[in-house]
Amino acid sequence: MKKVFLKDIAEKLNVSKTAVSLVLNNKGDENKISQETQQRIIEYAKKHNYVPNQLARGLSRGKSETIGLIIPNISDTFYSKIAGYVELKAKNLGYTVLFSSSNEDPKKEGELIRSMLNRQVEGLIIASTQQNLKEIQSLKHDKFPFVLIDRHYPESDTNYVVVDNFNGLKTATEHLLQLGRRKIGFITLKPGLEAIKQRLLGYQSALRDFNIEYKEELVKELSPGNYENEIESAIRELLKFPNSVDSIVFSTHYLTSVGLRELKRKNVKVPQEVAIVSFDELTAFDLVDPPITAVIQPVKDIANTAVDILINEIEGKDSTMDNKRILDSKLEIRKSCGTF
Amino acid sequence: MKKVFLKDIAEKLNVSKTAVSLVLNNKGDENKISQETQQRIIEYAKKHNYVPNQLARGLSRGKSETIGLIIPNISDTFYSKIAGYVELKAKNLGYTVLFSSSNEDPKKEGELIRSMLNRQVEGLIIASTQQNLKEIQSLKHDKFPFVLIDRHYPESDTNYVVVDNFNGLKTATEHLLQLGRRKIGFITLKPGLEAIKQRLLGYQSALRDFNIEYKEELVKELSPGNYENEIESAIRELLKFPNSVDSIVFSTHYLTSVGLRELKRKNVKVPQEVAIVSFDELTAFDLVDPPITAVIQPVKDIANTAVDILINEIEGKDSTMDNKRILDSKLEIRKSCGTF
DNA sequence: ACAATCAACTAAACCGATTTAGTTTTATAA
DNA sequence: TTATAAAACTAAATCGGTTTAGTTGATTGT
Repeated sequence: MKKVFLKDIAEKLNVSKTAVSLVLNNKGDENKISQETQQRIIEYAKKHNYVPNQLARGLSRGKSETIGLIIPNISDTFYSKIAGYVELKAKNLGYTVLFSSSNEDPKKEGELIRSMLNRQVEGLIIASTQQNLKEIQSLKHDKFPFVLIDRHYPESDTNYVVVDNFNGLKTATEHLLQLGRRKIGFITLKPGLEAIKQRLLGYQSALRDFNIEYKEELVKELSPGNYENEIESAIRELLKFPNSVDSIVFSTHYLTSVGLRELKRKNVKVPQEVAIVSFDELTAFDLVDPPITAVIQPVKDIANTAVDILINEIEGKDSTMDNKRILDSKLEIRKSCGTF
Repeated sequence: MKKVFLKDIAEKLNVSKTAVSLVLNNKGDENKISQETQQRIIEYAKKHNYVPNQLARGLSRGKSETIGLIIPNISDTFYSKIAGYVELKAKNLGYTVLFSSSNEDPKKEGELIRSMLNRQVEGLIIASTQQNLKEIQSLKHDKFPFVLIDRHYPESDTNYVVVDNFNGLKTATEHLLQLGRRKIGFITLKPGLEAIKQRLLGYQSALRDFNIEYKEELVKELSPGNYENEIESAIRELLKFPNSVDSIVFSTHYLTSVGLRELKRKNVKVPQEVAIVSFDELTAFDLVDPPITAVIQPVKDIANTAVDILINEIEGKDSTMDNKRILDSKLEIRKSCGTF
């Protein structure tokens, strides 16, 4: 069964390509194609399993019913879940989504943006490396529809959907404080991402509220690409006698994983000697020994909201929609901090 | 900075679109465009940041430098990792990848295949629902390049890259047997997927080798979409006095997760009362209480091999390449089965 | 001295749609 | 009766590239 094209249908039915195109795009009525002709076209198309070539269609309309999703890394659960929900929601609204991972490389991110524009995507959802302000502003300048998720450029006025990182981490830290922990370490990433900065601020703010002095040596900032090698010394230093930390807040799920692994290797009792809390989680965190108390991000909500905002902007429907959203996270208390 | 098109370059430089196109596609030499003209074109293009419209290019060449990846669910770690590696490898070879999730729905899978074909993908990597034999055979018939991964149709002669499910599960079961367990439950999915069938066969084969009678009531087959609700009764029945099982093999990482969760809820001691092994794993399985012994799948290898085979077929280079691969998995022994 | 060859291009068709600006035929209004 | 409008179409341009089949002018061979 070979491919059928518009032309084929037109020739077989002795009508013009125009008629066929109009009818199959539901513009038959408004263009006064007779019911009878419409029927013939639709039937023939269905019978021969006609589907329009999206490249041709996209080219000629300058549209593609496609949106792009650029994330740091599709392998990371957080982003893969986002991707899953974005795909679902977008598909429901009639859009295909084109994914790509930047691998935290700003240059690659730039290339991806351009490559997606070439492919005529109609809008972008970007979890940016946050080092492409220029590119982002040029999108903005061109009035190209896009939404930043997870990470945004606070200095630029754009649409975004992010989690309240500040309060998320503040809540996590407060939880430890309320349980009587006073020497709280913080293992996070080297700053650069606004989200990471906010998390540090949240940590500091919680300490301040409890009148606890902020000590720089309790904060370990690891490199995104090398944290697995750096975790050992970070933990070792936090545990250094006589000022060993009695708890650690981890800034991402993977830092929590490697951190806990390291604590176990060092035979540190969690939560008795050191309590831990994680910002963001992994599927099995409730099964871990001990089950890890974590700040849960509203992944589905982030994805759905982003798609809503984006499509709304593409289709220009509701101009009153709020295009900057800070979503709440939720502290899921398990056992890694002990109990009262 | 507005977009530059081929035409613009041609006009500015007083050459034909043909010349520009040829030069920018590295066909300048073979078409005897003078070095000087080539230089001018390349410089101008670079300076003005020209990038060809992929839709137009794809349309006119009937190609797109794009391959499609159809998986059941991008949110599942296993597939998201596959996706990550496929993307990486494909990009290295000059291809973009278009992902889509079928959500285990054969109808949707069919639509995705067609939708990807419309988008002129040059090849497909499919982790099929395995209920689209017709569609697959029609791809085969049209000599359209594709590779099945993770799940394949044994009745159809196609390219595939799968894991040795039989031996993977057999090894897992043997491990329990070697540790003295004799009443081994198996929690798996309702058959339908070849991979799932193979796992059951592996389980049975291990029992046979140890001269242990296969009992149907020790095998619980849950529904892919409803296992979370079915797990309770499955576990309850396996634990039923006086024939309680002394160990359980789980057929997928998510069954392991819900299963272990349920065992904990029932206060069953793992591994003392019931040892467990998982086929496939989750990032935090080594941190779980107890760390879960799991059959690890060579995710990266699956992805790379699939891309290699596919691109080789698309570009028709090495006709001797082995296009059917069964990769080995590896048993990672942790503590969920106890020790000798 | 003249055909053949070659270097260095280009015009125009084409990919498969969409869409604009008509055209033809019939019905209606003045 | 004639202009006007409406119904039911269609030809051809267009989207932005690629590619085939030439063209032109200079060089070479005999």
